[in-house]
Amino acid sequence: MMFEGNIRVRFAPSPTGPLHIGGVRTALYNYLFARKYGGKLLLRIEDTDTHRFVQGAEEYIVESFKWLGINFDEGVNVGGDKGPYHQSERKEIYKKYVRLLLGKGKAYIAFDTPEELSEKRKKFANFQYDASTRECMRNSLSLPKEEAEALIAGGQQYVVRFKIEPNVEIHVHDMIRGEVTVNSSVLDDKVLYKSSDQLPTYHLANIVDDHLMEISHVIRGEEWLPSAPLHVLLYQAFGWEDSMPVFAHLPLLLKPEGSGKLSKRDGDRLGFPVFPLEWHDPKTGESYSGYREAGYLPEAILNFLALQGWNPGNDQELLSMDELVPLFDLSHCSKSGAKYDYKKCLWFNHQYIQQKSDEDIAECFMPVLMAHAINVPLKKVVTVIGMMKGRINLLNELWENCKFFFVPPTDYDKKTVKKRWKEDSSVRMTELMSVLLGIDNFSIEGQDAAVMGWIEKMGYQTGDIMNAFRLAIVGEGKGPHMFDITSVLGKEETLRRLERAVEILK
RNA sequence: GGCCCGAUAGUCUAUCGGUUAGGACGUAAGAUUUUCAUUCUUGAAAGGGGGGUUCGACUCCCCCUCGGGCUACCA
Repeated sequence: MMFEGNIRVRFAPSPTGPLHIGGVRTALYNYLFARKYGGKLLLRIEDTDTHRFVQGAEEYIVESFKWLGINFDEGVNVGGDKGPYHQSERKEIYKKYVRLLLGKGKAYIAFDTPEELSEKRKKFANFQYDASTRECMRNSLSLPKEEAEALIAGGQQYVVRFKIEPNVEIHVHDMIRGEVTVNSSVLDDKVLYKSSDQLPTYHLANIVDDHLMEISHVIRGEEWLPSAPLHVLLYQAFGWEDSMPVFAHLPLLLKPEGSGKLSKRDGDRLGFPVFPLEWHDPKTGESYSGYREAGYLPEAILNFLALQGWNPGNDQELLSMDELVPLFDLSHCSKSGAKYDYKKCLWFNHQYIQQKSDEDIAECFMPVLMAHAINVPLKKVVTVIGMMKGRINLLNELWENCKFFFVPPTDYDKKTVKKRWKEDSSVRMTELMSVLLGIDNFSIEGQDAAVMGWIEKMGYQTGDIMNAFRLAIVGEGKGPHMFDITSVLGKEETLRRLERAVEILK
């Protein structure tokens, strides 16, 4: 694929809530695309809807990308010479372009109130504000010039609508879907600007900014496909068709079960996060879990997300960011929506945990131990991680899975007791205690030699001894090799736990 | 309802007219193991239906069906 000029792409969220995982994927594809072609990725905040603005949402978005490692070259928090990057700070720019459209006769002023409009929609099933109806509405096209001017002068609130010529075939070229054709008659005269807050709506602001910020490719979710023809018309109305960006509409992330697109409530209902970071909604007080807090690694999420809707064309699935960049290609994006495969995301996380060093994971685990009032040297934690990381999918599973290394069992799992603690177990464990007591070198090898030698000499069943031993030390029937555990515990603690088990289980 | 987009196993997907339709997750069985996991091996599992085009269609075209999106002074 060939591109002339500079590649400039953007991610342009609206600060109406936390960043959705689907948004993360869109940002990732933009990021990969920009990196591959040596282009720039910008972050623009589309805050033209003052009613839906949510405090803290923008900070959340910025922090999420920081955690994920998706860096922007330009935009909010980064700067650049095409700013400002908050649409709310670009009011005057939009006003200028609204006037331009009005002057060209490509837009008009409408006075109909929201109430009047909803009344119309209620009355006429398929009411649409367009060429066929605008003459019957209250606007600068239907009203006498003096009356319209008087209304504006009188402070009457109004909106500016895009004047769409009916029955024109509009062609949208999409890098993923090919050519999409729509007849202009199905489009309505979209509101471009409202006098109430002197702010444009998404459509106007988006086109003006993409043009002014010299965006070369618009890579966004499929939910925007229906408005793409409108956007093409807008570029034409401004006379910018020659520099119009290339579009690429990504398939949507769907609910794992049921129907519809993945929504914010699906995650916690099914047991996975839909947001990168934990989020507390300041308006409703509701909380939503986040990938970071749930123990996911950013690399795993990114690798997983890259493959939900795109593939490298071969069987490789474990791909680092550095491998992803040269491989990424919009033509390998799928066209159909993907049911969110959260179990596979868990598998990716498991893979990435294995790749991470024991030291790095131990560092992350130290605060958890601290929280449980456990103070042990890092070196010991590193050893434990080495034994345990293969057994977890999430960093958060660490504590539950290896707490027995740090705290003795408080009780013994009933099922395991029934199955593993035999008639003679307490006698055998008492014998084992004296065997253990006599070991000078309490290493894995030292214990193995002494204990296995004793088992063989006495003619015991290895399983009988070791399973009861495990129950006494761990409290249940799980965990790594016994001597791995006891070598970390040390002789003293091992004997203490055996003694207590014999005492309680008899 | 209208408009647009899509359709390979339960899920994510490969194939770009000729393959025993490949991989991964999940799942089943087996192996390893002192337990539980991990790991390894093996298995089951797919082209929605109907018409065309063609020597030959999963692949190209049409219809149906199904899935998804949009349809605000939201983005």
